[in-house]
Amino acid sequence: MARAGERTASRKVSHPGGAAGEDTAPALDARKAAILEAVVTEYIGTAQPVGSHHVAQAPGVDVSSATVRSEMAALEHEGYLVQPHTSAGRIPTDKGYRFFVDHLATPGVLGPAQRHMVQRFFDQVHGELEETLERTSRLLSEVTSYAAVVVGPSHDAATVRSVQLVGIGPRTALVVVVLSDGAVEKRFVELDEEASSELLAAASARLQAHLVGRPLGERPPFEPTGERALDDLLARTRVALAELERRGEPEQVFVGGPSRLASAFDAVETVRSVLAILEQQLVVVSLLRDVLDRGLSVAIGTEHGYEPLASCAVVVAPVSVDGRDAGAVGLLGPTRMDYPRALAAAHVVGERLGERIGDVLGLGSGWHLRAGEGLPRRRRPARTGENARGDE
Amino acid sequence: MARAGERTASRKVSHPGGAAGEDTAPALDARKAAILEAVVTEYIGTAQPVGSHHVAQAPGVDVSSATVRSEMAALEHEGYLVQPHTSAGRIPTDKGYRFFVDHLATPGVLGPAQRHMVQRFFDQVHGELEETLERTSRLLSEVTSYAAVVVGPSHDAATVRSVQLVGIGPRTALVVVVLSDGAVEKRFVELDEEASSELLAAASARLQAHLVGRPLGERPPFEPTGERALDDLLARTRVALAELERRGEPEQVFVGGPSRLASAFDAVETVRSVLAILEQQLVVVSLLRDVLDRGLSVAIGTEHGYEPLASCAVVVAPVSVDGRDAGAVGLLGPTRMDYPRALAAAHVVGERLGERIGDVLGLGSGWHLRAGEGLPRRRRPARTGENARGDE
DNA sequence: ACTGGCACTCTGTAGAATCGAGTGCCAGTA
DNA sequence: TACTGGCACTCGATTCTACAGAGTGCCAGT
Repeated sequence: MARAGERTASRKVSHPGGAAGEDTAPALDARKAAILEAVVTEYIGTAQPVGSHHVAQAPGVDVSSATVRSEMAALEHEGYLVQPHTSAGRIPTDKGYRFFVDHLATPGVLGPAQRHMVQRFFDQVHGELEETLERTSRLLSEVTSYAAVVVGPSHDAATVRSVQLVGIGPRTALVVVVLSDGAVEKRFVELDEEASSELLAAASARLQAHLVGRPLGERPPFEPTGERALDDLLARTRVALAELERRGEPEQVFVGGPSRLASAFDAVETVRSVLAILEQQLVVVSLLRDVLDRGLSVAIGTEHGYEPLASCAVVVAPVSVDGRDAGAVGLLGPTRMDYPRALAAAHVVGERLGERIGDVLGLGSGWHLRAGEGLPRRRRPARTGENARGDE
Repeated sequence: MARAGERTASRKVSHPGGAAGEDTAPALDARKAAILEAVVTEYIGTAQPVGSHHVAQAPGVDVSSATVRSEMAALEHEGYLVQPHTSAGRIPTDKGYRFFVDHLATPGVLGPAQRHMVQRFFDQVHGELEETLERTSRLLSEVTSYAAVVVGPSHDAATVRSVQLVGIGPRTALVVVVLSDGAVEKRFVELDEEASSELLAAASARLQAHLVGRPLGERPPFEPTGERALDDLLARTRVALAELERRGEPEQVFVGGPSRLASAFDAVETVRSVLAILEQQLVVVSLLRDVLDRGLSVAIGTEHGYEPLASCAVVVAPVSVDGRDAGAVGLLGPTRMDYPRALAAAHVVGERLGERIGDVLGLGSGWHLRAGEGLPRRRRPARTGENARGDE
């Protein structure tokens, strides 16, 4: 708790207007900042090391290449830039990107085409939650051309709305649970002997009476009915529900457009390991969760603790309904990614998705969200462009 | 050699667009076959062009490298091999691979480790169908180190076992349909005004009466009850069900281990396009379906019509329960893939998966499968090794 | 405090030389 | 006739050199 708070605070300090303090993370002077910005934007665009000459021509840098060189040397010394080799241009480090997104990035704007895509998507999408989430992940990936991740609302605090036992095979029934957030869980219950539909109905009624209104985690034992078959069925169902809860992911994840990562890196091995990460849904969820919990909207390189993703950056935006956590959307790309656009896209899609979920589920009523410390809701540091330019 | 000729004939049937004219293709004599086999196996192992010297040392080829060279030249002329460039070894063509799997491949055997993995997996897996399918795709991918695809039973012929309306938000209900094969479909129904739980219950009862026992596609209209609210609710639900059926994929697909494809090709662009294909579940399903329908268990290169997969091979095995189609499992890898192992793995996993599904659903009763021309069930041509060796 | 200029370093490319794997062909042999 | 050993040849891969170009660091000059 304290840790997270301090993290957040220290981050905030580095924002304009924040306390100057003893902050090791340094305010670069305006010129250095302008140079860094030029390097980052150029490198994001071209993926080529950037030389002093290019930078000297960049708008906002009105000095000669020689001066730029000495400033770049200083920036390298301070860890914002690196040279792949002597006599190549320079490349931003993770620290450089970090400074860029925190202080330099102008609030990204989506192109009209993308904006339109998002608009149309949310106008037209309707129907089922899972499908919506899945299609949203595709949308986000298309709009940004990075891999997108959409995490649905966690339903570990949702309560049971309905429980039902449905006979499937002669010795198999299906227990179907509908939760208050619209999620449906199901699991087979295997039986010793054939169960009549009356028995199933009786069991369903009892389950309904016992469980509706409680979270799935609460499963008070049934008192014996005296009827052996019924007691047995109820006991088995209870076990099935327990397993359901035990194994089930508390939230759904959808990954859109992972193939776009293939072209993002040159080393095949990198591609492979990043894709392998994306296959592990649990990891993906906790990755996004971690980043959000730290109050960040961007994690660059090794800032999240997952080594295989060291050459990736993650952009996250929360999804909230009525001010409460209802999941997250994220983007995964190379560290050299277009942060302004990615942030803008994640932000708007996250917001619209929240609205959409709210619409469907009916704001504020009967809609149980994860109990928890409402999101930090850190304001993205956006309007900071004049830091780098202006006064000079 | 008449035997080989007959094999060829049967192959022609299964391979429409193939040989121009009447059977330019080939009974290869025993020695050519042995050489082709040596090239294929060597190339599968090393991914390097194979020279005459290596082949001459292969077991079953008891001639000098010079003779091998002339035979290889002939095989190249006939289209079984190619040279990447003069003075490199040779590589099998798709046609070469095809001959190999049809006539030369000895029945593949899994390693003990893999066999054990499969064994343990099916001993231990239980619970829910979707989860089982998903985990099966992972298993198959791990066992073979290719990307795996598992297609679940199609439930377009399943009948409705239960329909229920559950209130979620003030203006939202969820219609939950349980099908006879254990699948659960759901969709939101949006309401004009708040619906009481009595109303929902009444509607559920009517839905149940009307729809249970019929396939989802059949939705007879409801006769008016006189109660406006109820009629309205039923009408809306009917629309929701229609949309549910319209958009829903008739079967579920799970792709396991797509990241393994990254290392399978050297060209990044190839990786990207293959992954992009795998993201389109509909395409994946119809790919497997096509291959199976043509009575094949392997499709190499362009044999399936999907150009982006021209450098891939697909291995498919049907999943059947009680003799009826219950889906398929498949493997996707480079054309230079280890066909014997892949076939063995797909075969055994498909079979075990079928048994598993059968176990859970209760063989033969209440279990509605896709009505259709029970699978061709073509026997894999396996025990043909002596064709290539033996008599000499 | 900045700038122009210069020497230097390093990559990438192009060309030449070399190596070697592998082929095709041919003459010789069982 | 069917195979083999041998030989000349081809062509990719590797190495080396040379060189151009991009970029830097530094310094002297304004």
